[in-house]
Amino acid sequence: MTVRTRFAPSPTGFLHIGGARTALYCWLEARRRGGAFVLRIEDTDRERSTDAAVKAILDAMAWLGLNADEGPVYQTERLGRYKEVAERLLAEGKAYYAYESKEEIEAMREAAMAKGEKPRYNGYYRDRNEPYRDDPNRVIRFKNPLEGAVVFEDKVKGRVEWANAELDDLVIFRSDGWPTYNFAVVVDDIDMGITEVIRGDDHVNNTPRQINIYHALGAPVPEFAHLPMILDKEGKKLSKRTNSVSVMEYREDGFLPHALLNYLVRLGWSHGDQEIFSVEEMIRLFDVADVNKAASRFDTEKLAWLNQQYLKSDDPQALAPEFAWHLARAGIDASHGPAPADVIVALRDRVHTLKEMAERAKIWYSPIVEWDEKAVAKHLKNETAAAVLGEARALLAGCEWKPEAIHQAVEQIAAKLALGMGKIAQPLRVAMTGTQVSPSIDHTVYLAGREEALKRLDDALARAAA
RNA sequence: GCUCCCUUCGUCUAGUGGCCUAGGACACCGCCCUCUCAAGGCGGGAACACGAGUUCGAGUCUCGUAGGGAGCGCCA
Repeated sequence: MTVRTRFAPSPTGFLHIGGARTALYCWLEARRRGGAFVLRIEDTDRERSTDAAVKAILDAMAWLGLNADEGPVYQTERLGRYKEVAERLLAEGKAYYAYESKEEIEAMREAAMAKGEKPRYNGYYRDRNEPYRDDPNRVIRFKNPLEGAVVFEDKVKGRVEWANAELDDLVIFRSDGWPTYNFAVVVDDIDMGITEVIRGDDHVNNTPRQINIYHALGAPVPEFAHLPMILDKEGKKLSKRTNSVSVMEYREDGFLPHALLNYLVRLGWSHGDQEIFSVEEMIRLFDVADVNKAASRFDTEKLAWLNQQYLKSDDPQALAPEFAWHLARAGIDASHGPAPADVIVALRDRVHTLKEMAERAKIWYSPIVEWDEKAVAKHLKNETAAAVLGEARALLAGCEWKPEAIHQAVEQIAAKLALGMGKIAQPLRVAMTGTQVSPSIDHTVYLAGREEALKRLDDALARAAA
């Protein structure tokens, strides 16, 4: 049987980092085993689901490159099917109508808690066989087995055993006419032929109930893999108040999609000592059965390191479109000035994110607006600066406009004036950027463009003399 | 409260009874390289939650304790 996995977010917000990892693992598992990855939108909560959220999730998945083989299928379009299955359960005596109000249920729960028991429904209507009545409180409840235990072999957690006595008769159809989560997932996963349910471990507790529904429906039970949570740096639950949790926020912060994927795949999973995984390698090596059981913390610094590794090793041309997106976001008009790919080459050893890179790239796309006075005093107003700048002006006016040629010119100046590189590069750097920090001097000059470089040299000469 | 789950350096992890004097990576510190900043190279400190057992031998198996997490909805 071919493997089929699914990612089933509920569209109540953007795609967050934990959801992205779940989607990645589902996707990888399907890819490696030549199966299908399907996307399902669990939008039966009519109060909280929005179209904007659906779009946000789809956009984030597209940016990450996690393309679905099928779907999205929307649960709201399958209402008829859920009703049909519920009717069947009713007809077979495996489900029943119950009429308690929400208040009565609440009271039941409190009473149970007071007795030190687990808050559960008492099964009042279970075997009562009362005639159907139209009642605003009418729900359909599933007849959970009273005895025995549910056992399943979780691919990450291992063997999990659950006494049926711990479970109550859950509502499968709400009084508003919509199915509940635990029922809809099972019906969908059966209809969609899902063989591997990979999801967050906040669902382990639901699994025994769902397995009982599979049994009641006479359907084969899929394999389960429950992934541990991702915590924040402090070991707390990720919250949008204190952390970046949305995938698209990571894009805005300048991270590359494959760097994020690489970080996520290593969070809770490993392959020996390997840290860097291309998407192809992930597909070949990842196995959800190797995922760790314990929760892990999200470490932005390691993500940043990984991001830089990709910045350094990727083809600058391939990075250029995403970088251009960041330039635009930083308010930079890149229609004039250096080619984005050239800027990437100059800056990729020096920044961790594309956002930072765009910030630093400003000096080549617009005139120097701010001069670091200390830099000017130290490197421009000294006895050799004017000579260096003058020589540079002369040589750069005529040399070939390539980093290598510029490098040669700088060396020529050093030789001619019998000065060390420090005495040459620093005044030039201040002239080009207004500061004493920039990439190597040849690239810094090169990226300014000949015309602009000469203009900045003249400005600096004027400042040196002032 | 009840049920289920988890526990190796600060963090991500390797480790499946002897190869562990516990390895790698991020972060941190030091040195080297150097036109600034980086990047890179080399080196350093840093962990098996605790307690019993099983065993010739335990990070690895069992039990207990402590700590953490999840669930107990007509949310998903």
